[in-house]
Amino acid sequence: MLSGDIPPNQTIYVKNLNEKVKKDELKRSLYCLFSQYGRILDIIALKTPKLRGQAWVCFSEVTAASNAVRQMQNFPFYEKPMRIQYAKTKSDCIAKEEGSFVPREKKKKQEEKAEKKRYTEEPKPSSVPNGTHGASNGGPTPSFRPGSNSQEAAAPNNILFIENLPYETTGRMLEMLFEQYPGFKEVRLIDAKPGIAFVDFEDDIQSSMAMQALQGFKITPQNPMVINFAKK
DNA sequence: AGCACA
Repeated sequence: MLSGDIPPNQTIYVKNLNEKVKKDELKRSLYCLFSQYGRILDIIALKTPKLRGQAWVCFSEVTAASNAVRQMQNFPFYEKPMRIQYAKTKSDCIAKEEGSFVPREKKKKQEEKAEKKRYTEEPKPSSVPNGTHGASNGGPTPSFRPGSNSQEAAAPNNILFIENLPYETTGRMLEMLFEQYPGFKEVRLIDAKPGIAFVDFEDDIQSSMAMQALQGFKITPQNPMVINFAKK
């Protein structure tokens, strides 16, 4: 059985997270790791007994969530394989964006159960007045990956691939930028190919942090650097 | 294992 039959959701539910990691660090790392799939609207992580070891990552697009569920499934994160599913319900931040948010009243456990059966199918908010559905005609939905115009995102790993560097970039310049992030090992310039570089980190979490921090960094005004994981 | 919105 694959992970339950939960319908696609803009928010992913991540579990089996390392409970020793502090909440803010966890959120930052999750942000770094998952922002390669799309824009992240919010990340919820609580350390209460019931909720520790779990997190919700809200994307602006369902397709981003879908890619994240597939590609990051079992990704070793703080020594534990992440287990990822779609969230079961709509996140507040999503509801707020689409204007359907109603603050829940605090409920005593009893009425929680009674309330389960309340709503049947909502008759589908008629967002499109008539006719032309935007992209629902079965064709492949082009998914836009920020910061990359290459075809497939490489799986997260400890090596970053940097593009769009000005020709005059030196190894020392890149070192100064990247060495401020934990886990930095070395910069590798390719003599035969000016404009690109590889940067090695100890592990994929640390490389992710640096990628997130330096994505789009401009060494010259014309050259926002484009950072991706190196292809294996 | 555990589905919330501090």
